[in-house]
Amino acid sequence: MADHKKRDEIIIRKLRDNGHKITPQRMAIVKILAKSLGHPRVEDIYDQIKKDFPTMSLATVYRNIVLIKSLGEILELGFPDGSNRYDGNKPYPHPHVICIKCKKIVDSDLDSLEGLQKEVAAATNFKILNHRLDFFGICSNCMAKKV
Amino acid sequence: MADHKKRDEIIIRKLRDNGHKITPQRMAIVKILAKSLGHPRVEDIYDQIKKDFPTMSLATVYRNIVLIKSLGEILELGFPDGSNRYDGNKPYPHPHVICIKCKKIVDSDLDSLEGLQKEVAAATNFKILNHRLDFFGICSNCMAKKV
DNA sequence: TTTGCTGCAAATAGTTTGCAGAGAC
DNA sequence: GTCTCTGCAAACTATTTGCAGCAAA
Repeated sequence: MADHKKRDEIIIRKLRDNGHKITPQRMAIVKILAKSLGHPRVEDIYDQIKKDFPTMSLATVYRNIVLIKSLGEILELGFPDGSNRYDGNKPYPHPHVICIKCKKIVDSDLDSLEGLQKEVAAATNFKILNHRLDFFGICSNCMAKKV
Repeated sequence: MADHKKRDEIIIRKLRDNGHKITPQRMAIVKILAKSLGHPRVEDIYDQIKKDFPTMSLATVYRNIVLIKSLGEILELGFPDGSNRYDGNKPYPHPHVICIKCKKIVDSDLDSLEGLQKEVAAATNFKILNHRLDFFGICSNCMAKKV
C-alpha cells in the first residue's frame, strides 16, 4: 500500500484545518516525518533539512514536533537515556523492535494487543486508553557482524 | 509472598560481592528501591532520605541508581517527558499500568508475552532479549473524582 | 494587512562530573 | 591505611522560551 505517500498530505491538511500556516520549513519537517520509516531523531530531521535550508533552526524542529504531536499525527518514542525518536508514518500505538547495537527501529505487525488490554483493564480497574510495547534485541545484521 | 522483604538483602549482597562498600546512604537508597511498589522518581528517593540524612546529595542518588542498575537489580522506566521512575522490587521486564492523571504506576500480573516475543523474533529476524510494555489510562480513583 | 512562524541567543531542567575530605573495611 | 564514596558546585546536554523581523494567507 502507498499509505505513507499520503501521510504528508494528511498532516498538512490537518495543520491547515487547525489554522496553522504552511511554511517551507514546516513542510520539509512534515515530509520527513510522514515517511519516517527509520524513526528519526530530532537531530536527524534537523541535519537533513539543513541541506536545503542552511538557516534552519533546531528550535523550529522542536516547535513543529510539539505542534504535530498535539494534533496526534506523530508518535513519540522516548527512551530512558533521554533520546527521542519519532514516527509520523504510523502515529498510533504499535509494537517496535529495537536493535540495541545499531539502534535501528523496526515496526512489528502484530496489533493483537486488544485481548491483553482488556485483561489488564479488568484486573486493574483502569480505563486503558493507550499503550506502548517495545522489544529490544539484536538485528540479524548486527548478529552477523558479531564484533 | 514476602519477596520484597528480602530484595534489599539481595541487592546489598550483590553490591558487596562486587566489591562495593555499604554506606548508610547507599543502604537507605537500596531499602527504598527494594520496596519501591510506588515506582519512585529520583526526587522521591532524595526527599525521603533527606529526612534522615539532611546532607544527602542528589548526585549520590543518581550515582547509586546507575550502579545498581548496572548490576541489573533495578528496572528504569523512562518516559517521553524525560521523567524516570524506578522499580527495584521486580527488576525484570513486566507490564506496567500507568494513570495519566495521578501518575500512579501499578504492576500487571500478565507475564504471557513469551508467545508474542517468539512471534516477533520470527517475523523480524531479531534476537529478542528484552521488552517493555506500558498501558496508559485512568485509574478507578481518578475516574471517580472526574474533576 | 494581519497573525503566526522563524532564527537567534539566552534560559531552563535533569543529570553528570571533578575534586577534596570523610568513612567503610 | 587504603581506596571507594559522598557532598558540593560547576559542567553538560537536550529542550524550551523571549524577542524582533519575516512571510503565509
